[in-house]
Amino acid sequence: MPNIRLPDGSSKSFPGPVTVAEIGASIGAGLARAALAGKVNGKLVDTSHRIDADADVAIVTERDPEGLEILRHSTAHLLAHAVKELFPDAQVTIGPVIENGFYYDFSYKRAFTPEDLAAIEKKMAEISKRDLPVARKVMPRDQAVALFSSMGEKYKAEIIASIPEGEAISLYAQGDFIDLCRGPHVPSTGKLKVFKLMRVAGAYWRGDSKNEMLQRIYGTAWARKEDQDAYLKMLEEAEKRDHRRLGTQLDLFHQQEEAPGLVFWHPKGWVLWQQVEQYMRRVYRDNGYQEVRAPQILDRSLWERTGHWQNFRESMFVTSSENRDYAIKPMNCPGHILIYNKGVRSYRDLPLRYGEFGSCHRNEPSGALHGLMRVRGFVQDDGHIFCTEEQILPECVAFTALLQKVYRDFGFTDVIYRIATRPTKRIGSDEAWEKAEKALLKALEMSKLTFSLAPGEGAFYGPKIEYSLKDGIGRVWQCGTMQVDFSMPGRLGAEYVGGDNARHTPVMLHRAIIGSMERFIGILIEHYAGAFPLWLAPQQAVVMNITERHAAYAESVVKRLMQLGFRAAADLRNEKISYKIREHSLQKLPYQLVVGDKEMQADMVAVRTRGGEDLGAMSLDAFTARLRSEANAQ
RNA sequence: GCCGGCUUAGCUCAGCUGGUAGAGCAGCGGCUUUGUAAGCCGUUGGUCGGCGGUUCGAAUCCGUCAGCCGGCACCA
Repeated sequence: MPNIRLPDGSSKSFPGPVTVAEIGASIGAGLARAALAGKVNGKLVDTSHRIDADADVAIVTERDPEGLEILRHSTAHLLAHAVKELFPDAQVTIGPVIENGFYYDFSYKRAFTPEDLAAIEKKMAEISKRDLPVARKVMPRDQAVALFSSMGEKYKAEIIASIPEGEAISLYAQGDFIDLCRGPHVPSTGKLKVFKLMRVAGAYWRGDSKNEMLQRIYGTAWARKEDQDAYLKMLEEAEKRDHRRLGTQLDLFHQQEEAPGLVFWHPKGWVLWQQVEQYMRRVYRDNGYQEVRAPQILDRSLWERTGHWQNFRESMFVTSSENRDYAIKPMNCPGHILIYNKGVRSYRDLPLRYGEFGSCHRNEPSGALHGLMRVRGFVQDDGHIFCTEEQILPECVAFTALLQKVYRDFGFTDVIYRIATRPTKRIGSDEAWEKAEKALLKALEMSKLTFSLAPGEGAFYGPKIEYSLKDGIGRVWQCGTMQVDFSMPGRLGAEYVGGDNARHTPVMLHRAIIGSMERFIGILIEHYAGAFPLWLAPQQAVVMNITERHAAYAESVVKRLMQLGFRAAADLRNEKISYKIREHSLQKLPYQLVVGDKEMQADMVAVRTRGGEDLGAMSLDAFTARLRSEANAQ
């Protein structure tokens, strides 16, 4: 006589064991139809799950977040089912739910083509229409291994074989298709109506580049058609603000074949760059950093001492001259230590903070390059803090606060924190790693932040905090970093004289806020969709004349604006004003000033904002006051 | 680096199964002197990513190299 408590607080008694589906039906026909799964005492189960004792039960529908996940997961199975029907000798592997959809990896003798994708999608719709019941079966592990081996599914058999012996394995069957899965799944394929296959791509078996490459099919799935349409629309919008596309449209930068992974900054892009750089220079200055500049090319022997030659060789560009080998610097830290080493340092000098807009080159794998986001030559807002062990904590706490302020100034409020710990390929003693990892942990705890751990993802010389920001359309970018390094200063002989008059090795903190200038500007472009806030905009205002007789006045307005430090230019072309407005609107200029007879006579400007708002005529003083307050709002 | 796709004028893109290239915008010339998102007419411009091959003939088919795009692996 199970007594079932429902989410609304009511209870229902049943004469005997009852399934989730039956509970749904007892409440109403609509709910029974909508039921995708159940939640029994907080655990997700199939609608066919039988309950024989008192329990809290909720019917999961597409309105629940879990319901959507189940829909997507079942759609991944639907995809695998369709592929097996069309390509019986393809082997299935795994098919998890991801953000906005799912994927499924197959092993097949050739790659799937876009035409295959269309056919598979059609077959999926067909199987959905058949409305096949999805049935859960449980069998002992060894029996499951044998079953999948006999079906020729060697990947699946391998997955099951890695599950501890003696555990029961759940399988799901729909029609002739059977797959290993923890579940739960929708009760029948007919529930899967809104989905779309997005793309095919290669992916390594078990995520290891030493393994064979599988064929991955990505798809998206939703509860309602409108949701999917909205998602596809969002993707289109994201494409429109792609920094590579806007970089061309707004004439900010370009890249070309002769310099893969490198950037040609055009005049407007370079103005944007300088706004960011000068801002960061003030950040250095106002927070106790001294700006320095180290050489680009350093002798091999130095890189051997730092460990780069042994640990970072494949990422370095090397060159040679007169029987000496050199590497173009991939990092700025050694240079800063060499500067530190010139002169005797006292404990009274610590913490000593150096900052550099350090130009680095790394020979990234060709497949990793991606516009400004992943390049081979980049500039870091790179700082190194030489300090004592006791100073690590306060420095990390202060840095985190500083980073938050900088991100806010650029318009990013959402920051994600991760601590990356020791990797297998590393230098330094385990005790040193232990201390360093502890310090980072404590710093974030003191800053009262929630963070996650990334085991094994630290740099080879030390663990790090990774600071990521979320942009305007929800994408996450890692930019900032704070790395504790107990090794490098010792390797390069850095020391300071302590209060005990003895020599000690300082700890070095590697830190960056925006990370790579290139990447950060790419993020800014996409975050603002090219419509930069006034203080960043390459050009802040354009002055347009109505006809030739206003040209001289327009130029005088531009001159006055520029003398006040604003970035303005005149557009005196022989075109209609609406034509000019259109062009500058597409260029996303913050302000467009129109000058004709009325304005000229009154020494005014007619102001139009980027949003298309007509602010009417005003004096230049009134306009520049507006600019000034807006530019300082940052 | 790996898997797949793509590469045609400054930009965005047509060009079916092979018969030596086309549009819009931009540019240039002229007309127009213009009041808040495209005025009119004319016109220049490409050894179709590079190299090789098949063919009477290649932007189109094949091979190869490069770059880019989407993933994977790697990473600021």
